[in-house]
Amino acid sequence: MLGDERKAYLLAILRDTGRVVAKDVSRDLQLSEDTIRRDLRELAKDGRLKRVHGGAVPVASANAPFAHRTTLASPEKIAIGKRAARMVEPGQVVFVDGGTTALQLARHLPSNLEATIITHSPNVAMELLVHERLAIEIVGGRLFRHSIVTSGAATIAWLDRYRPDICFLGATGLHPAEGITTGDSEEAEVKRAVIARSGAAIILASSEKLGAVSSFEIAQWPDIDGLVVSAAAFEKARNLFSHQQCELHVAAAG
Amino acid sequence: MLGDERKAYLLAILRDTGRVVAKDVSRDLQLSEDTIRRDLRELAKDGRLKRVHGGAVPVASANAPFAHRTTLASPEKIAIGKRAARMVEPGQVVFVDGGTTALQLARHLPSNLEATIITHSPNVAMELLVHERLAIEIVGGRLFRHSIVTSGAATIAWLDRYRPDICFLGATGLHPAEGITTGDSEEAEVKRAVIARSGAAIILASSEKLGAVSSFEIAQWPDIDGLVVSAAAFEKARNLFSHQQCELHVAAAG
DNA sequence: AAATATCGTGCATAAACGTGCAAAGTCAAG
DNA sequence: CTTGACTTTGCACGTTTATGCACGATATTT
Repeated sequence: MLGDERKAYLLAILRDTGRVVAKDVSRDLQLSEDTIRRDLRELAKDGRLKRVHGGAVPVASANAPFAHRTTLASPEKIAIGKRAARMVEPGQVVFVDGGTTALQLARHLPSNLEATIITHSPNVAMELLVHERLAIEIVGGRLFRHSIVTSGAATIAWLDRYRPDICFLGATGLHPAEGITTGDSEEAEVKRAVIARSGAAIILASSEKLGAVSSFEIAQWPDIDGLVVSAAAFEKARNLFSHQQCELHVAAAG
Repeated sequence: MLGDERKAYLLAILRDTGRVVAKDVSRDLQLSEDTIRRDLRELAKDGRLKRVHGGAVPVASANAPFAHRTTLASPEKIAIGKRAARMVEPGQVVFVDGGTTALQLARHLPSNLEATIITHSPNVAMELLVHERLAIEIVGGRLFRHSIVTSGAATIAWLDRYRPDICFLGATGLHPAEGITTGDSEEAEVKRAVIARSGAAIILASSEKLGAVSSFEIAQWPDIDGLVVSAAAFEKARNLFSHQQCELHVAAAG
């Protein structure tokens, strides 16, 4: 292995895991710790990382991962995710759906929250790993590419093990008369099963879904306890759904 | 061979493998290292590559995504993962463990392979999404932070649904007398259960594990059908395990 | 405060390096 | 075809670089 490759390797580890442990790397690469330490020293001299006892950490620790974390989602979905995250209380057992908005919810949970999160999205599960005190349960089954969640009969059977206090679900259609709908029948069945087993059901509703109808029914309004919408969509949501029982939670303006 | 041809060849190697090792090229082309070094120096002067001790690497930027995919794991683990990926045959049902080496296996499966992959690692599942024709099954349960796999009683119960043709497992200890071991009891139980239900069991063995013993037993040698080791560790593996029934699969030199 | 792990430096060794040079090859003018 | 200028290649040699080890120093943990 060439010297520069080794340094690139060290930086990649640092980027992806947030730290470098000299001993671990020397073992993985089958090189002496001296060599790794020398590399770390040189990289530190170039300001590419910060040398610490035992290895190295990122130099400007806070901002590198932050940039990575916020690129993909729209401001509205981030705002909805943040608002929903505030609704989770310590000690609760919470089901979190897949999808970009639910992912934002996962990202914005308080970092030291003590709770149990159940999800059928490997994506969400990976995101939750940074929260040290969360218990994470993954619902197994066949993984569907399009939405990156497990679905199907096995998933529904597995869901029977859980009785969440609250669930947070995405949906592609929210209509006053037609209720809550989505575009995939398997996913609809899973969401249905989750709602049936949850103490409360909250729908994460980005603005383009309001008033829309998709092909497969998830639930009717009486089954739903809350809706999280962005500040910009609040008026529209109130007009459409004010006569339903379900509570409107408004996200702070983005 | 003309000088320009040789330079084109060097650049091609650099493009395809991300590196040029002067000694290797001189051997392959049956030329003196001096000639190769001269070429590399000239190419470096033209800014076509970056000269380093031992050979050359690409000139800084440009290849960020490629770097991301290959640098995080050590060359040895990549090599083992590649070798193991070749052992998967179309139509098979395959269990893939968590861990960095198994992740490399997932990455190096043929992109159009038609097969079913079962895994308890959300990490591996996410990685497999790029392979369009794979069916992916996630084994649910409590997610363990340290190794990023689901484990525990629920996971083992869930495993009972599957009868894989073959499973690929990591382990932290492989010892002639003590068998296959790992450092966490829950994980050991899961691996045990997987082996019991699989037609064949293959262990992905990076070199530092050979001859080591960890605290929790996964299996004894008769339960194991194959071992994948790197070329560099082949001798050691043969000396330690040659009298076991299990087959040694050697990864191409990295 | 003791024990342990990690660190940095100096040193030895082997590999890789660059330079000068000569042999072999190439090319064009004579 | 010959000659001489020029290029390419490999070798010899002294130099530089990379790496691992030893050892005392320093940091971290118990």
